[in-house]
Amino acid sequence: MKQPTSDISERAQHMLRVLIDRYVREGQPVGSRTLAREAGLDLSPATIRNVMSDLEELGFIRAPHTSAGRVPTVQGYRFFVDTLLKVQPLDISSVERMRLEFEPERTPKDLIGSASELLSGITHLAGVVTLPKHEHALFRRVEFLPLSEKRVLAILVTSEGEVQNRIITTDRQCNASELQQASNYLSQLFQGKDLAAVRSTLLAEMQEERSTMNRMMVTAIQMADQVLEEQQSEDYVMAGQTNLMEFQELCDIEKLRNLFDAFNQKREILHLLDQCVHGDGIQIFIGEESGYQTLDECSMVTAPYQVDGEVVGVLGVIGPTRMAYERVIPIVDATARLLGAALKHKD
Amino acid sequence: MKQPTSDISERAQHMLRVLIDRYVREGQPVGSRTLAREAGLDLSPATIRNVMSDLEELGFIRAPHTSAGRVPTVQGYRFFVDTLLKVQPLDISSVERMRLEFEPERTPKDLIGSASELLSGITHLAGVVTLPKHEHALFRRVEFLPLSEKRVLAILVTSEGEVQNRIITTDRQCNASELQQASNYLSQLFQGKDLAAVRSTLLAEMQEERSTMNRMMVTAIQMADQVLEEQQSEDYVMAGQTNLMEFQELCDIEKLRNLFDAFNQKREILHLLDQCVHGDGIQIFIGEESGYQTLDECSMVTAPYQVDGEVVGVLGVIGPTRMAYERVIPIVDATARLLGAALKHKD
DNA sequence: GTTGGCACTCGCCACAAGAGAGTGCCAATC
DNA sequence: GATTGGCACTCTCTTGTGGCGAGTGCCAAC
Repeated sequence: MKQPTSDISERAQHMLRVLIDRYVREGQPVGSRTLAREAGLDLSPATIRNVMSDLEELGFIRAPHTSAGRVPTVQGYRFFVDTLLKVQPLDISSVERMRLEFEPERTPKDLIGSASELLSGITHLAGVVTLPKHEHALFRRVEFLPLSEKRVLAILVTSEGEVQNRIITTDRQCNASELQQASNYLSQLFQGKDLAAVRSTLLAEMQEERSTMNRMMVTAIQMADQVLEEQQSEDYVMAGQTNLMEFQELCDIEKLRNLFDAFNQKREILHLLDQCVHGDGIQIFIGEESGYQTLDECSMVTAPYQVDGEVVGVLGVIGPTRMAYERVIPIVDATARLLGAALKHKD
Repeated sequence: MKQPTSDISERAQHMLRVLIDRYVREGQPVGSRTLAREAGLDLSPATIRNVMSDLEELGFIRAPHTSAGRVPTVQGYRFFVDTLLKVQPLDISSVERMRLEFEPERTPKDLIGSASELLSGITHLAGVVTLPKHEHALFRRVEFLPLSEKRVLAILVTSEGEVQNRIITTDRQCNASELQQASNYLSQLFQGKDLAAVRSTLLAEMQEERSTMNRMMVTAIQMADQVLEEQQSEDYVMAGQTNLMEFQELCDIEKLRNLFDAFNQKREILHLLDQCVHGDGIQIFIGEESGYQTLDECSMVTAPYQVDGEVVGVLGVIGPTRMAYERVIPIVDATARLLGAALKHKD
C-alpha cells in the first residue's frame, strides 16, 4: 500500500502520528497491540513492532523499559510538530467567543490579564503573556503634586496612554506653584519627545548646571528610566499555573516546586520568551530544548503579538511535553492576533 | 515536685509544650520515650505515658494510631498559643535588619510587596498582605487627555497619592481644550471632597441635567467607584507560596492544588483576613478553625497594620498547622508595625 | 513484506513475615 | 499515692517473594 520515502516511510510517519496522538490522550506508553488497533492499517502487532523498532532507531520514540510500550522522545515531538502536523485554524465560532473577552475600553494591563486567563482556560495549561514594549512611547506630560512636606507625587504620562507614578522626596519643601511650574516647564520642553531622548537631555542638563529643580529632574529621569526599563527587563503575567498540577509527569513535588519557583523568579521564562520575539510566528520549545533544567519536562508554545504591524510582546502556554500541540497551536495563534487587535485601539 | 492546678497540672502543661515543640521541629509523632528524654524532668517513660493519657483525654493530643507517638490536636495548639505561649519580642538587630527593607521613597504598592516577601522569606511560609484601605481618601484632581479620536485617558488622583487611570470612549470627538475644561471644572468642584460624596453628587447632577460633559462625568463616577471598590473588595499580595511545598503534610498534589487555587481565587482568604481587621492584634486560625476545608491543614497568623492609629489592612503568614508559632508571631507582629510606619509617611 | 509463535523481561501488586516503635495495664516500689 | 519496670499487644513500615499482565525481540513460516 504505502512505500518508503527518503528515510522514513510514509507508514512510519503515520504510526508516529498515531502513537503521539494516543500517548498525548492517555499518558501511557503505547504498545504494538494498541497501535495496531488504533492505526487503522490492518496490520498485525508483529509488523507494527518492526516499524516501531525503526522509529526507535531514528530516535523518535523510546521504551521506558524493556516491556513497556513506547513513548515519543523530544526528537519525536519535534519531527511531529515540524513536518507531520497540519494545524487546522480555529473555527470561527470559537474565535468569536474569544473575541468577546477582549472588549474595548479596557486598559492594556487588563487585556493582558484576560489574554493569559483565556489561554490557560481554554488549553488547561498555564498561560503567559509578556507586557507590551513601549519602544516608541513619547513623553507626553509630567505632573508634580505635593503630598506631605518634602514629599511629592510625580505622574508621568506617555503618548501611549501609559501612566506611571512614584513618590519622591525633595531637598526642601516645595509649594504647589513651584511644582506646577516645574511640571509645566518639563512638559513643554519634552512634549512629544522620545523617552530615551528625554532621559539623555536631562542628564546632560543636570551635569551642566545644578538648577533649582534639580530634584525634579532627577525624578523625571528616574521615571523615564522606569518606563524604558519596563520595556527592556520585561515582565509577564501568568495564569492557570495550578493546571499543571493535574499532569502525572509533573506530579513530583520537587519538580513542581522548581517549576513554580521559576515562574516566580521570571528570569528564565523571560529569557525564553525573549527568544520568541524574533521568529515571526508560532515558536515551540519542547522539553530540554529550552535549555533550562526546570523545564525539562515541559513544552512552551508561543506567538509574538503585534500592534500596528510591530511585535510588542509574546504570549503562549506552558505545559507538559505531552501536550496536544495541534490543539494548542491554533489557540495561541488566535489569542496573539486578538490581543494585538485589542491593543491597537489603545494608542 | 509539681502539683495539679485546676484541671490541668503544671507538669502536663509543660509536657504539652515540649511535645508541641518537638513535633513542630521534627514532624513525627512524639512517643513517651522521646518525651521523657526531652522534657528534662527525670521521669520514666511510663510516667510520661500516664500524663500523655491525661492530655489525650483532654483532647490536646491524639495518637494517629495505636503504637505511634502523639501529635497535637487543633485544641492542643489552641491551648498552647492561648495560654502556654509567651512570645518574646524580636531582638532589636533583627528588627533593624527588617526595617531596612522598608526604605522610604517607595510607593505603597512596592512596600506591600516587600512586606509579603519579607514575611515569607523569614518564616519560610507563605506571606500575605492586604492592600491598604483608603477610607478617608479625598478627591484631589482629575485629568482628561485625548488619545485617539473618541478615546480619552482619564487620570484620577486622591489625597493619599493614589493614582488611577483608565481609558474611556466618548460619544463624540473631544478636543484638548474641551477636555482641559472638563478636568478643571471637575477638579475645582470636588477638590478635597470625599470620594463617596463626589460619586453621589455626580449621580445626582447627571439625573438633573444631561450636561455636555456627560461622558466625562460617567467616567469620574466610574473611577470614584473604582477607588471605593478597591477598598471594599480588597485585594492582597502573596509571596512564597512555594515554601508550602516543603511540608510533607501538604505534599499531596490534591491538597496543594486546592490550596493554590484558593490563593488565586482570593475570596476565601480575603474573607478570613477580613475577620482579622477587627481583633486588635495578632489573630490566629488553626487548622479547621478557619472553616474552609482547603485550609484544614493550615494555620494563619495575622496582624492588622495601622497608619496614623487606624487599621488600614491586615498581613500575616499561611503555613501548615505544624508551625513554630512562637517564632512566627513576633515576626508577623513586627512586620505589621514596620509596614504601618513605612506607609505613614506616604499620606 | 507480513505474520503467528514463543521465550523473555519488566513493572506492578498482593501477600506474608519480621522488625521497630509505642502503647496500656499491672504489680512492685519508694 | 505517685512512680516505675515489665510485659503483652497493636500497628505501621520495610523487605522479600511469587504470580500476573503487558509488551518485546527474534525466528521460522507464509
